[in-house]
Amino acid sequence: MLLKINIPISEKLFLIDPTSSRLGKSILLSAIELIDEIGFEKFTFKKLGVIIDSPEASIYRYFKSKNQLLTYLISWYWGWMEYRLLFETANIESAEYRLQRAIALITTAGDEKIEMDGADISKLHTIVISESAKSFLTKDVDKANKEGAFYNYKQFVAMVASIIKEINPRYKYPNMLLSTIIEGAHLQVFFAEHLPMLTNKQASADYITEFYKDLAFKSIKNTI
Amino acid sequence: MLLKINIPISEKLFLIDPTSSRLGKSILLSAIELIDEIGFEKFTFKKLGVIIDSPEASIYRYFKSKNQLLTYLISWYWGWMEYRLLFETANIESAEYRLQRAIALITTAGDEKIEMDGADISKLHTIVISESAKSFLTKDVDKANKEGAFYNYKQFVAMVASIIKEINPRYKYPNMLLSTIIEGAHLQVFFAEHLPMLTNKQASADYITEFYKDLAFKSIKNTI
DNA sequence: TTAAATTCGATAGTATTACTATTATATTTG
DNA sequence: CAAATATAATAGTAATACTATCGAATTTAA
Repeated sequence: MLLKINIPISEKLFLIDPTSSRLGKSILLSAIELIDEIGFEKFTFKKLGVIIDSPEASIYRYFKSKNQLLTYLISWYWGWMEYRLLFETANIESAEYRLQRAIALITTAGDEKIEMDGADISKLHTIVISESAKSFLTKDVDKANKEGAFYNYKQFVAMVASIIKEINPRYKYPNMLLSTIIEGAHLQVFFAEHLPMLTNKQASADYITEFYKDLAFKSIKNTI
Repeated sequence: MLLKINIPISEKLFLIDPTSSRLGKSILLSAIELIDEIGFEKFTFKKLGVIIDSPEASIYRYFKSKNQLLTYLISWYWGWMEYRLLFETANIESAEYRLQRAIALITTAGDEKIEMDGADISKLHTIVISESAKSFLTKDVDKANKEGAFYNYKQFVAMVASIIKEINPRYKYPNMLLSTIIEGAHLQVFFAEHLPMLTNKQASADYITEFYKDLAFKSIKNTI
């Protein structure tokens, strides 16, 4: 996960680089498992310490708070998504088709059973769906932003936005459309499971993908 | 606020009805002020107690947790929005025009300086933008849902969805479109202030309204 | 109208959480 | 191999979220 492809993470998102030691790596891997299992609210360094058989103070040497650890994991996720996007859109001429691939990637990233160095990507995806809003909807958002917490997310949005600009250079809202699609797609997955009246679940597995593809292309094609 | 128009709140969202006593009402009013000021993470019953000059245990007699209090406030907000929607769409023949009004209501609800019995609605709107995702993105969402925590929100979505069904009875995604618009519009306000690279802020004040109106009508008109 | 029942708010707690200061133990380096 | 450095463990603390209990005030019912 953290070695084979090198995903850049801001140095301000950790105290000691967790990829640089055995303990650091087991913190990351077990944190994904535990947050996925019990949710970020109930997640504590003490509980994580029991699982990896280290005292909580050792974890504090790597991350100064559980919020910083969550931010690290989400930043890693978007770095990984950027990497996936490059692969998914490589060697494809048509900007339209590249955008379709990008939206499909956003809406189905959790479906695949991918493991990188023991980290379960689909569990990380679940964490991103349920917890990522909490990482930016805080009073500390400006400070976190300065520390590069959302760099990889913004980078991903910028990359897909540039595809939209290729399709329609006059379209004024590429970033707005994308953040709407990304956050919307994540919420629909959650709603389908827990609050079905807030979505319209369909028989076909890819209805979320189809909905947001349709939304994107209709919005882009005819300029407001 | 809590008397003049009677907004129905599930009985499971409080221990003692806060509208039934002086203390209860001051809990609600001061909670809006304090959560808006310091954010929900740093909000505690102890701090609220200092402001209203009552011990925290007295607040616990009304709400069993600070989460329950937040859920109450958000539920009240959506009850109020339902009331506003009825007013905004009353006596208007055209379903298209009613939908336009509904979207404008969603995207501009925080702009007006309305006070109801001392409660600042625009501060409540800010709270809904920053904190409402936290009220449902938890492991307890199913329990909260059973207790009617999201009843008013779902009701609001259902009401606007029925307008969409009037415009195009064959449209398959009215609820999905609406939750996308509502949560999206809230996020864009937040992004414009804190993470501008995730949106496309424009000179005109109503660009968010225009964007989502355009998105809605394009999506509804041509069925997928 | 007065005793019983109930509501209400205050006091004084507890377990847990998030985090830190300090010390002990490896590991690396010159 | 000794000094410097990195790493981890111990033992804390302040604050948080919440509870059990008690006395006073209010309401209800005979």
